[in-house]
Amino acid sequence: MAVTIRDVAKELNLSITTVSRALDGYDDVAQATRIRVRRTARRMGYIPSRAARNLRRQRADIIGYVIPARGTRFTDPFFSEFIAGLGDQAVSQNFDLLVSTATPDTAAEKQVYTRWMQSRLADGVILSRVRLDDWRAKQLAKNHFPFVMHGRTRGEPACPFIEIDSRAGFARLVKHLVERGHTRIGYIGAPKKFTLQRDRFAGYVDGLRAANIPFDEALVGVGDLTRAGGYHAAQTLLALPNPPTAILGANDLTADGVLRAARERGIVVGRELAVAGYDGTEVSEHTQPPLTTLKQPVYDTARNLVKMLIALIQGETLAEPQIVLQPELIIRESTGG
Amino acid sequence: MAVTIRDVAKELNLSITTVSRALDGYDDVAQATRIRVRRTARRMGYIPSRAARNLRRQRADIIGYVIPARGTRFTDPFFSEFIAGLGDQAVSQNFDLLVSTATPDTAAEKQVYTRWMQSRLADGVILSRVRLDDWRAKQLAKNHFPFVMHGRTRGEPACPFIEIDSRAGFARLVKHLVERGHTRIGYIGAPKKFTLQRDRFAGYVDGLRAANIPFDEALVGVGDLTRAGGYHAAQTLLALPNPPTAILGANDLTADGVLRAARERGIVVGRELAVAGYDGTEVSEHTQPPLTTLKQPVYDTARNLVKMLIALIQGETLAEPQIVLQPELIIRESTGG
DNA sequence: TTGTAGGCGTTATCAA
DNA sequence: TTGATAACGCCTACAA
Repeated sequence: MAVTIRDVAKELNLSITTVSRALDGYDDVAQATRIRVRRTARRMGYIPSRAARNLRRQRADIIGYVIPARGTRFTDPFFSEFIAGLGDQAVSQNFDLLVSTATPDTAAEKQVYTRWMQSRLADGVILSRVRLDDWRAKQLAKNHFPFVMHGRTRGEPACPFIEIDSRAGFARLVKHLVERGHTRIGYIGAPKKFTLQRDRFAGYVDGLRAANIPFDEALVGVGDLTRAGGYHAAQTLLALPNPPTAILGANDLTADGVLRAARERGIVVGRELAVAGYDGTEVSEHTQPPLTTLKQPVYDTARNLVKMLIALIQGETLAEPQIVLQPELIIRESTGG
Repeated sequence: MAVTIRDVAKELNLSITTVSRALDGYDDVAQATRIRVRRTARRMGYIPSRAARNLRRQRADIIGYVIPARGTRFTDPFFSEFIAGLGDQAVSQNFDLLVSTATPDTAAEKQVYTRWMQSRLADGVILSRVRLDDWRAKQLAKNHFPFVMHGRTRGEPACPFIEIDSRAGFARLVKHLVERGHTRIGYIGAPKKFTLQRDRFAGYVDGLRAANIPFDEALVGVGDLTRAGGYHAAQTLLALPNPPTAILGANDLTADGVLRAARERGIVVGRELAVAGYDGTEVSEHTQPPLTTLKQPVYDTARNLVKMLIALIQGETLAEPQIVLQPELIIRESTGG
């Protein structure tokens, strides 16, 4: 059995009250006592029991994050960086991070959130890959359960989020390609239900309009934010009688799939075809050729989301509950260097 | 406030004892009562408080995993798959997964494990990237804290683990290259402290010996299991007056770094230089050219580790506490196809 | 078959 | 400045 606060109190001939208060740094404990208590506690290796503390304080000091995975892995390095940020910030505020994986909009996903929320295993959760109509936001808001989102949803306008303005980003990306002389620019997106698809597609259309390029539905493909999705959609676009000379992917993985499709057809990317992605993950650095992309500050955003969430958990009101950041355009060889 | 077992009991005019036992399926509760209780509990949305249950049972039903990260991300997709496996198995056994990131052998790493262990936030942990002399294994064993390892350590011979026999794997990889006519075969490893380095390097040497190829220290480089590490080490090897015609990386990322170094020197991998990795992560599928590699069953291993760990937590004795599996050689274009 | 009561280890209220 | 005591919500011997 681990050493409890009782043991420490007994050892010192003090009450557990005094020990507790001394350790928590209350100022109504004599300086000398505090020091004595602290030293003894450390010597005895006393660490408060989380279970007891949680029960008493009705708080777990735990936040949860469900990774949108499909099957046996989550392929997007975006999540690696995101998780690192969540974990680091949580730890720095004496919280811990609970993680699970679930395929979006499945019973399994619902179960995870429900369990965490109802049993109060977690004090709050972070949502990513937000959907336009996101049952998670509705459900959590209804139960007054603290949460923050990476990206916004349509249904719950008052919820805190950090959004990267990918609409403006994609418009800028199109502008970049137009400046390189492209007029037939394709786009491979994601399923419609995701907010990111609405925004990035809108940005693509904005960009075309700004350059007076007519929108051509044939140049729009649907992916699923994976390499495979990008690959298949690109095969179709590249097989067109009059194929695009540039293709934008909704994220870096999609764009990497485009690269592969191009390679298989013997198309030299950077010269014969321009390709660009979104996210600025390390994938974009290591493709052949390296990808032009819109970089979003994944790690810092994750940290800030946790900061916001913990503030909410502690009952504070956020000074800035809804934050919009601009992605950074990084030009690499895949669009001509 | 959430609905407690008290509320359910009051609603039914029963004691909390009966409600508790009915919900837990004890057989000394009248059939009719059980049904009544269950229905009411569900209707009222009762979910037991984790904090209370944990305190009472002295168990959290949580396992922990620390991702070996450096800086703001963990780059190896190995971990994505590993975490997915851990999470899935944990959930299927009604456990949850706590995750943190820490750079190996730092104060931060020590702190995470200590906190989880001492405060009993977690009931057990999973170790990966095991070191030859691993303070974690020592510490955990000393405190009788349940843990399982992916790979073995030198110090604690009785600890449960699942190991992939990468030594035999690398010997097979060398044999494969020898059969393709290679005699100058290089190896780019990892820091010595990792068990995997001892094994993979030994396998490399085994393979050379089996083929009667003299060991040449000049062909051995040191990486750090990242692309950058592989890249830098490969630059040195490829700049030798008599460079290797084949290079093995200690993992897929290292090998991908080699590919980049080769590309920069205008060397065609698959024809002029053979390259192979280890892990069989998706990285190996998407490099240019695709990588020959030794595939280990990451997802299934993670699941099995969790099974073992939970058995340990429940006080069971493992039928097979130390498991050794063989990796599968996957031949792709990077060694000639 | 059901109920009473004690305790898991804290924190917090109140009194001394 | 310190101490006695009451919860927090659940589980489980033991009694009825």
